[in-house]
Amino acid sequence: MINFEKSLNPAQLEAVTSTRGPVLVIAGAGSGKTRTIVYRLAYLVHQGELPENILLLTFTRKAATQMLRRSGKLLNREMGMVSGGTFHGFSFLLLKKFAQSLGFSDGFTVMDAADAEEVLKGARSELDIGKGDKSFPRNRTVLSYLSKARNKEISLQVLMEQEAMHLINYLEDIIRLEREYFLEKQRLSLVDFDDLLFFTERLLQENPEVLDYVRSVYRHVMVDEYQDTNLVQARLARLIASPQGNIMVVGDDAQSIYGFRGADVGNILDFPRDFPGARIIKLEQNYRSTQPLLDLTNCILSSMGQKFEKNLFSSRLEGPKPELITPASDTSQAKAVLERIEKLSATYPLHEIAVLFRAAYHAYPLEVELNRASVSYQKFGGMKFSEAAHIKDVLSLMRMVLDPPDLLAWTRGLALLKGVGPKTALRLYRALNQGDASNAAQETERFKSRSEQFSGLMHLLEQQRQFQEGPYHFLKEILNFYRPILEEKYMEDLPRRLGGLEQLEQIASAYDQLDVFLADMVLENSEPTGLQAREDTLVLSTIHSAKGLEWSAVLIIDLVEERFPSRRAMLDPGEVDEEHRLLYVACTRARDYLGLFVPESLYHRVSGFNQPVLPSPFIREIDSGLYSRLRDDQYAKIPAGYKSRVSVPPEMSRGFPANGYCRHKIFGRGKVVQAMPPNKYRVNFPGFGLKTISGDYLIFED
DNA sequence: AAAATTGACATTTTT
DNA sequence: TGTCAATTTT
Repeated sequence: MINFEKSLNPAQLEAVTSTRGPVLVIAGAGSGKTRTIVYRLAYLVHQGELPENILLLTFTRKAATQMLRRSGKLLNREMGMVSGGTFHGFSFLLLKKFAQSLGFSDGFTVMDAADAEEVLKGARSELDIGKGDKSFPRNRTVLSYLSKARNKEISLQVLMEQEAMHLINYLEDIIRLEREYFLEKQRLSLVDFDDLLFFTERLLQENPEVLDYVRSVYRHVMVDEYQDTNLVQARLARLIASPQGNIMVVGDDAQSIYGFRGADVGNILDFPRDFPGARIIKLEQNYRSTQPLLDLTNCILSSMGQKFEKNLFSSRLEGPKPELITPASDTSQAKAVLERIEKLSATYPLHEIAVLFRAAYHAYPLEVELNRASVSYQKFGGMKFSEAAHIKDVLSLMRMVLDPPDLLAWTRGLALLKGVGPKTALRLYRALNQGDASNAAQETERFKSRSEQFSGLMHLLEQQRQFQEGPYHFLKEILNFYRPILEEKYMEDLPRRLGGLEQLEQIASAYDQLDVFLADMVLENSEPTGLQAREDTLVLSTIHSAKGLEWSAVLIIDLVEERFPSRRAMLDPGEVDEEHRLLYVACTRARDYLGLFVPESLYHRVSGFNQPVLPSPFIREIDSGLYSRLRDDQYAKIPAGYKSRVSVPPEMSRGFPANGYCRHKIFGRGKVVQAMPPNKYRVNFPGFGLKTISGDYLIFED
């Protein structure tokens, strides 16, 4: 028997035991949110509720499985029966079950971003829009506007006035495109991510019997990360739970970081209004971070306007202050990070250390350095595993056996064959899946005799249809077929891609139903890591992907202007606020150690040189008493008395005059003794004497 | 019609 | 840097 009173603090206990009616839990970072949800699940089960009658909507699959695992441990038995997942995943299952009610008599296929682009491309050539016009926005850009307008539930016109004034002339065209995209989806029984949510809402609104069914099954609803839901998701929650229903939502308005895809902090602020009589519970005690770290995150918090007052306090008083480290360039930053990690790894296992960044590509220089030092790491965020071209190829080949016939999969799969392009692929698809049987047989035979590859593939598919092997074995067969194609198509980085396919095999081996495997690959962000992160593996992650996770040591890199906040966000004060919250989320991931890295210059591809950058405004406004500047010997060698200092990081020496003597030697810091207009300087480098250097190679320090 | 080549361009974040 | 779209070659 679990002792709830002993295991929880009073606020947590109240959240756990308030099982009747609506409850809003405002959970500050590190306040035991997951623990509360897990104990509440256990509590409900103890009260006699059946796990399958509890619906747990979380933001990511990762979070869901983590919770189920923890509650399984707590209850000493399987909690696998708890229903749950992402809003999208839940919607998919519901739609699949009631597809006929929505007019999909033969089922439907869920598109990922690449599929949607393909459909839009078709619509565009159909309507002959933007042809040869170089300033017409890209397909993916157009799609992002369509999606954003839908998620924010504003018209395209309003959205474009807000975010893309320079493209407003194309408004008419884009509206026509949207219409055609919509029709094409309908014709092909395709459903995009946004459709999943809106169709589900329609399903529940228009079919009282379905709504009754859903409400009778899910007697308790819990929603995690409520601050990141958008309008339609909030309405779905309301529909499923009903206004007087047993619903608990958990969130933190200070951690809302998904505004860009329509998340609305208003949902959490309006919860008391949407669910009259809702009980509001605040979790303010922080169990994660030491007080010095909390002082810094509270400082970040205090400079943001927050709606629900929070006062986080820690029970962990001891610990070092956060560190601020300022390497000369992004490459030196990578080295400095590596150094820190090596020191930290004496205290913590590698998987308890994480490096976080604003955008996935910010980690490139670090990845180079880690590979060089052969430190193993896992990277989260950025391009999704299942969106890599070779993975999509293989998945398309597998999708070719499914019903209803998946046009996008067929055209992609067939176009892999020699001598087959878009046109032929389409013709074959029509012959095989739409024409009458004799015509299909004829066409197939004709093509088989011409293309050995084609007959090989057809044989594979036929076999699969007959014997219905599991995903793993089918994948093996498909890979035998695909490997030669891969070798020709992607000669350059074959090893990496082969590695990816191996990971795919691993994922597939965990499934026994082909259609479930394929749907999951599109819908759930199935990571190649499997269920558990490997031991002794460093974590690299975008801050967005780090949401809800925690590590003993967290290092945040590239805290400079233009990158954090990102340049695009600077246009809109609302977006700057969101970036601010993003930094808050990043810093609150740390338990013991927090390292803030502010490089003084970044490599600039266009010019080929490093360009000086300023620290992020978010860093500048932190009270400097709250962190310690790392006194790193490598950067503290400047003799006293040097006033006008410059530094030349080693990686800049590349551009130095090739006459030998300073190519690899002059770097570090020196004093400018004479300026030689327009752009040369006489610099005295300790130990090397006077050199004349072009201003392009220098970073001025004061 | 497919395959290869060139040229332009933009670079957040996720389901 | 790599990706996408338009253009030329096969």
